[in-house]
Formats: sequence, C-alpha cells, structure tokens
Amino acid sequence: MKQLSKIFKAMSDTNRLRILRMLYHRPLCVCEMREILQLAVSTVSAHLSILKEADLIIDEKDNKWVNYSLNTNSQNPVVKKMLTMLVNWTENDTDFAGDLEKINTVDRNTICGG
Amino acid sequence: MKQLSKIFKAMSDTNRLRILRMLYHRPLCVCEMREILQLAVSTVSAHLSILKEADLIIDEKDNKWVNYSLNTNSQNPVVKKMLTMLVNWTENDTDFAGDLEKINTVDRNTICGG
DNA sequence: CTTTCATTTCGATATATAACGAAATGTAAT
DNA sequence: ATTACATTTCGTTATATATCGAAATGAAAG
Repeated sequence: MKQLSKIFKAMSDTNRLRILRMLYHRPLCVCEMREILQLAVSTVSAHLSILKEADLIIDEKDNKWVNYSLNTNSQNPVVKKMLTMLVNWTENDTDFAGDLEKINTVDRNTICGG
Repeated sequence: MKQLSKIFKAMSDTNRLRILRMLYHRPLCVCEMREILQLAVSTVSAHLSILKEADLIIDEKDNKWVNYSLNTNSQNPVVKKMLTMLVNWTENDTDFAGDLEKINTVDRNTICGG
C-alpha cells in the first residue's frame, strides 16, 4: 500500500506529470528540463528524486550530464501500467503541447551554462 | 492535466486507498468507515470530499445515512481505469485484509451513535 | 415543532510539500 | 592540480495537507 501511494503521490504534481510526459518523448538532462519548466535547477532535481524514488524513472550518467528516462522496464507492474496509460491519457491534452514543441528546440550544449 | 493530477493526488493517501478498497467490497456510510479506519468522523468526511471531487466516488442519501460508493460509471476514462486497476493491484496486498474482514462485522445500526 | 443523530463545516495545529538560492559534490577538461 | 560546470544537498520560507474537536446543518422521528 505504501509503494502504491508513493507512485500516485509522485504523479500528483503537474510539474512532475510534465516531466514524465517529456521523458516519453526522449531522455533529458536536468538543465534541459529546467529550461522547459522554468524552475530552479534544484527544484527540478527534487522532482526527479521523487519520481526516481517511486521507480518511475531511471538516471544514467552521460559524460557531463545525467540522462533521465522513463523506467518502462520496471519490475513493478503498477509503474509499467501507469507509464503506459499516462501517454494515452495525455496525448490529446493541450497543456503538454508547448513542452513537447520546446523539446525539439532545446540543446544542452547551448542552454547549460551558456 | 489539472484533473489528472487531482485524481492521482486523491489516490496518494493511504487512508483514501483503504476507503476505495473498502467501497469496492460494498457501499459504506461515514460512521462505518470511521469505525474501520479509527479516525475522527470529520477526518473521514474530508477524505470523502477529496475522493468525490476527483470523481472517484459518488454519494447517495439512504434514510439517516449517506451511502458512498465507487463511481464505476464515471464519464472520465482515467477514473474508470484507475478504479478497475486498483482492485487488481490490491487484491494480494495484505495491508487491506484487515479492513475487508471488518466490513463484514460492522453494523451501522449498532456502531453509529450506539 | 422539538429532539435526535449522521454528516458537514469551521477553526486550530502539526507535519508535508514545493519552491528558491547558496553551498557542496563529483567529474571532465585544461 | 586546478578549473569548469552539471547536478545534488542544504537551509529557509510559504503553502498545502491531515488531523482533531466543536459547532453548524439537515433530515427523520417523536
């Protein structure tokens, strides 16, 4: 029950939903997400920590950056299902459209410490 | 996005998950839930208000009592799916077992204002 | 119409959460 | 080694949430 509520709590914040939706598009580093969400980098990092704790995302070191991506191969069936359903539930939600457009324009080499 | 996060937030509290799981078993009034959850009646009422606001449950007047039940016919596909999945995800979760046993023993005529 | 009683609302409090900027961490390049 | 820089951690603050008991509400029964 505790893990179940933890997953739902992680998905109960709109900024974290935006993060998950963006990661479905492609893996991103913290500063790319910061640019799109327009939040402090420490705030984004905290959100990612909550999502990771719920097993919804994984991180992977990539040279200077840390790439975050959806944990679509999670052992937890709830996580797997929620990640699948989230895409269905958000594909016609215009609230996410702006983020998805921006993902194609942001470039970590220019925006991070530019 | 806001409605989506509201549904997940409603399901992010363990006492509210217990309520949903109990209502899957059968409709209940506030004082029956109070007895099982061992919370103040005002607290239970607040939880029910949050679940209702998320469209997860409905209430129906029944003589002296208000019967709460799952909104399995919700127009919202997210609600319908979450209610369905919740049962699958909790049927082997021992955290809920005690509640389900108690449901069969509580009787609103004796515990409410007894 | 007054009493009873299930439920909701109100007011208060303690804890949790989201947010920020600054400092710490750790790694890659000079 | 030292510098540069992406990320995390820390300390703070403001808001949200969970909880309670008491008071208000509203409907059924006497």
